[in-house]
Amino acid sequence: MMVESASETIRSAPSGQNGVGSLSGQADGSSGGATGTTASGTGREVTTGADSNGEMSPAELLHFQQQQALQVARQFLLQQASGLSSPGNNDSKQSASAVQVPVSVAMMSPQMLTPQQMQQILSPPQLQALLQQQQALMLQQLQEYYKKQQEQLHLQLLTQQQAGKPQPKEALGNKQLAFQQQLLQMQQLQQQHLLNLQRQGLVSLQPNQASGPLQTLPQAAVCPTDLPQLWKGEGAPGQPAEDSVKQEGLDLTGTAATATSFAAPPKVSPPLSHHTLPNGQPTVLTSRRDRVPDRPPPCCPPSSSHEETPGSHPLYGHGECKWPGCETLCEDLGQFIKHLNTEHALDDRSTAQCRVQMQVVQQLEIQLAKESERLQAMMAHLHMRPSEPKPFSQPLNPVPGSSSFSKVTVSAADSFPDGLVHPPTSAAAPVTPLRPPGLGSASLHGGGPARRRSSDKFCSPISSELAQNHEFYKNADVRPPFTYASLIRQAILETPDRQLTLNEIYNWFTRMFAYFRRNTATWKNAVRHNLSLHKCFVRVENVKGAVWTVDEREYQKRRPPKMTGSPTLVKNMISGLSYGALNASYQAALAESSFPLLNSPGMLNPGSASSLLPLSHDDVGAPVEPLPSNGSSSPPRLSPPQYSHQVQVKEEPAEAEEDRQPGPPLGAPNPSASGPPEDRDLEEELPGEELS
DNA sequence: TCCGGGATAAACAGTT
DNA sequence: AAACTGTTTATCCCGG
Repeated sequence: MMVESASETIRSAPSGQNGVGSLSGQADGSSGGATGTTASGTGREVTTGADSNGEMSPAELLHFQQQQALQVARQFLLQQASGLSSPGNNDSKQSASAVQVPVSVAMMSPQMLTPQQMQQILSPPQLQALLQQQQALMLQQLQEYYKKQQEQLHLQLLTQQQAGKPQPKEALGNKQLAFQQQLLQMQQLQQQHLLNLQRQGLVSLQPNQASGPLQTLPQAAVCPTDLPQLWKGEGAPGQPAEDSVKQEGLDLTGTAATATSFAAPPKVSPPLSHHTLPNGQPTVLTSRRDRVPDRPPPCCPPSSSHEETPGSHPLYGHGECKWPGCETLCEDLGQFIKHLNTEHALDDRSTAQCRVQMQVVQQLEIQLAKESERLQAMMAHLHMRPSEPKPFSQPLNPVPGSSSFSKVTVSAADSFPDGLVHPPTSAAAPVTPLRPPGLGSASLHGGGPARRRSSDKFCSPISSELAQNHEFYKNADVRPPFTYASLIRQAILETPDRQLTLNEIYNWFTRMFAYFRRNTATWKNAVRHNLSLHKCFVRVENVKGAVWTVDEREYQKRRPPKMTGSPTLVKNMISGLSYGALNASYQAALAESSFPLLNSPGMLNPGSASSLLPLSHDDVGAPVEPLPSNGSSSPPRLSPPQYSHQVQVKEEPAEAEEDRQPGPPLGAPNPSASGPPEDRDLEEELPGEELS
């Protein structure tokens, strides 16, 4: 009956429109999700007016002002965040609405507070609330700004019209044309800004949410990977306005005398940021649609490889011309050269584009320098004081490497991985529109099998993650980033007597995860399959049936520890993992290296300690207390009597679990539900291990 | 490329 | 007989 009530719940929560049904449908396609790794939305503040031409075209000025507005908004958000923070209250459990920002955040300078950091620092509920605020604020700011600009323009136009009433019609027409062009410019800027925000994960791509001037933009048609098209004169049919804007821009460059200075700059700076990977690696304008979606290449600059191959041309690749804005197909190099000489000869337009490209490179270099600097600072910090987990562990964001699995999650993300900014698909649960950092896109999409599981690989603390994001998983139709095995184990360990019937396991799944309230056939089969498959799950016969228990030893044996401390950590860092992964790696590394901080409850604040601790021995692939080598004592299937720290088989197993489960009722599960059992876990289980 | 782990699907047998 | 439970096999995908 739990199932029924659960499904009721899901009905009430209008979960993803498309999420449903994709389940059995091997919705695997969602392989990607690196998106979660929203590019390091930083540096942009500084790079703003850096166009060092000395002179500033109107559009540049506009852009600069925009940047300023953005920065103001950012700072404002930061103030909001710090204002919301309640120092001293580090409870790992917060209601989804109460946003709490660690003190460390408040102490960061605005420039330092990147979205990634926010994601990394905040728990999903926090992020959710904060990002909603951010989104609203950003939009508000931008709208106000654009409104103002438009008003100014209108005013300007009016005064011009009034002043020059006797003006010949033609002149007026020209003015109007100029005005329209300016409007177009503004719209383009708006759009690009939206993209920026979107890319930063601050704004989700929900057309409905844009209001005012923003609504006029076909924003939904654009994704960051399409940005190179901003260069182009031709656009996809689905982007009419953008299309017109672009063509306008190109025409301008071709015709109007002031065109180059007028049209080019705004086209440059914004895309800039879009071509910068989270780790500061520029992908330059050669990045193509098909490459970006999944995850950012770990290290190698994507475009340089074929550019340097002998016999080819830096501007020629994938059979097409890579001149900015030109994707003319050329069968061979010769044809390309021909094309290059004819289409991109030395003329005003080409030189203008070249100048633009120079600026692009300049900006990218600046950005790269900044990111490198930051990376070094981070590494220096981590190396010098590796035992200072505060900035990472304080909010205890599980973040099982969103990006690394996703893809970003994600997610993730992750990221938020993959379209982090996906239009609300299955995560539509209004309560929790954002996915927890650990979720890759793979896990986001309903059917998306959690091919990218985080829990095990990156040793994410399932118990702490669950404790923290309990509400999230309960309400959001999001696939939890854990393996079935770890979930089953968690379910079993959460019960007082560490045993569950199959049906109780089912119920736990449906109770804890909205995702499992549908597609029962699929995951139930998987649960059974996992129970049977993994030796760590022991079936214990009972008078009235059978219950399942966990053989911790076997569970730990499942995956030999891979994380070997800082080298791996550093490697991960270098390879451009997101903060999430870094966080997980960092925690794991700390745990592995037996840092007392993470292993002694006293060293952590109560909130995070209770939830983090279990992990270290629990879900961290590297058992903090390596299970002794007496593996012989755990045969594949232990009969109840010989099972060491065995559970007493309960007398009345298969009853409705609500009866005996001290845990939370379905409606309002006690957040700490997973906490106490884990403590018990440590207290009871470990001695047992030592004894055996 | 291979291999291992995980997810999914499905077939099958035993039990309720 | 149907549903549930448990086991097993096959296949696919992904990451190392």
